[in-house]
Amino acid sequence: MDKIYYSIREVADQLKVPQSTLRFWEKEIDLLEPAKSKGGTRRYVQKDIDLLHQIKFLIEEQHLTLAGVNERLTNHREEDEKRMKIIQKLQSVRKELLAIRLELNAHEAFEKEFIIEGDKE
Amino acid sequence: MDKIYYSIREVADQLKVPQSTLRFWEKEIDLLEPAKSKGGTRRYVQKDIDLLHQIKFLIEEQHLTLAGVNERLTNHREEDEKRMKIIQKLQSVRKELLAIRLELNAHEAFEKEFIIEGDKE
DNA sequence: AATACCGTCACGATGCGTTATGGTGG
DNA sequence: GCCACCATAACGCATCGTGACGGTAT
Repeated sequence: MDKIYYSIREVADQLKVPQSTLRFWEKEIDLLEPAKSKGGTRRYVQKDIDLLHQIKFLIEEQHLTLAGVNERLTNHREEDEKRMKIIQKLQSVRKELLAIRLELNAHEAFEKEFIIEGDKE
Repeated sequence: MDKIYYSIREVADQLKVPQSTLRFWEKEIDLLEPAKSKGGTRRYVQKDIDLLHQIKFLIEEQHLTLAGVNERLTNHREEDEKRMKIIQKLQSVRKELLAIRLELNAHEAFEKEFIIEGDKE
């Protein structure tokens, strides 16, 4: 069930593509390089299979060319970093907000010392 | 300079693609349909030209197939709406923040009435 | 010994324009 | 009457796979 290595046949069946296509993609897509046995037989691990699913998705659903897949896979790190920066920025804003709220509460406490219940509820 | 209508020659020159390519894209990409004169001559407006720039970008930079361009253009509205929502959310947060700052200023003014210059500068 | 896999190469289907042609518009 | 444009169709080239082959691994 959760083996470590999968043969090209197993992977091809799972992805529903011919073995020849797997070999072809391997030539075209830089990041795709499954381990091989000493004799040259491919030994796919789960990570390879995940990558293949992603490749198939980019080709079929996103309509990217192979060049596009290649670029996307290698440049995706860049996009991820941008996204991370935005999130970090928002988090730092949130942190500041919390600090401000604290301060606000302090102010209110301060006022309470001086105001003798002026307003209605 | 800022004419209303542009001929296919002008547009082709601006985009640096042959006229035949413009005609071809027009067949393939649903959203691309420039107005035509009574006699059938294309009359591009700026909006068409903008769209063509976008199409060129998607093909050349993003490595999308024409099918991908088509889908992207028609489905982009969805992505745009998501982005809009995020922006609106952030704007509303900003608005609240401004309100809070106002309140904070009010508090400070209040405190000044009661504190007699305690701290150094 | 019998499969399953290997790399390579030839083939073929699409996709993506481009060119050619004969005709119409401005 | 001249040039730019038109639609259509044939063509060409590159991309993207596929299948077949003889040879090697398991």
